[in-house]
Amino acid sequence: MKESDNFFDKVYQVARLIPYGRVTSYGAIARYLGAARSARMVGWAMNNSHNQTEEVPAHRVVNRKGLLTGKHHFDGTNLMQQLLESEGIVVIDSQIQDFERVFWNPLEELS
DNA sequence: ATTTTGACGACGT
DNA sequence: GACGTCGCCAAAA
Repeated sequence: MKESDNFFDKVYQVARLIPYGRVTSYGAIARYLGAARSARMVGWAMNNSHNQTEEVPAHRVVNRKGLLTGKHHFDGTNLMQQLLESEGIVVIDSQIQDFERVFWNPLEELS
């Protein structure tokens, strides 16, 4: 276990705070952590999320377009989309519909 | 140690 | 709005 994972750890924390039926973007989380231009690290953190003891709803994290770019990293090809749909989010062809409507901004919600 | 890559995003053209 | 480039930083090759 490392302490330097502080950044990653924060990412996991915020990710777990995403409410049911809502989604957020990598960049939004990155900005919330003060690493506005390190959105890639958030994604990298998600890749490591399997390392975390606690479950991380990575399926609720998409890119800023609302596109399920990381769906390939899940067990199945359409598992991520199914998870979102089961939460009431409409997803068509890996694209979240009414994205701004279900978008959850930690900067606003968490202040 | 150096280069390439990557679950992104902002900006320029 | 599509496409290209840069920035950011960590891990894998």
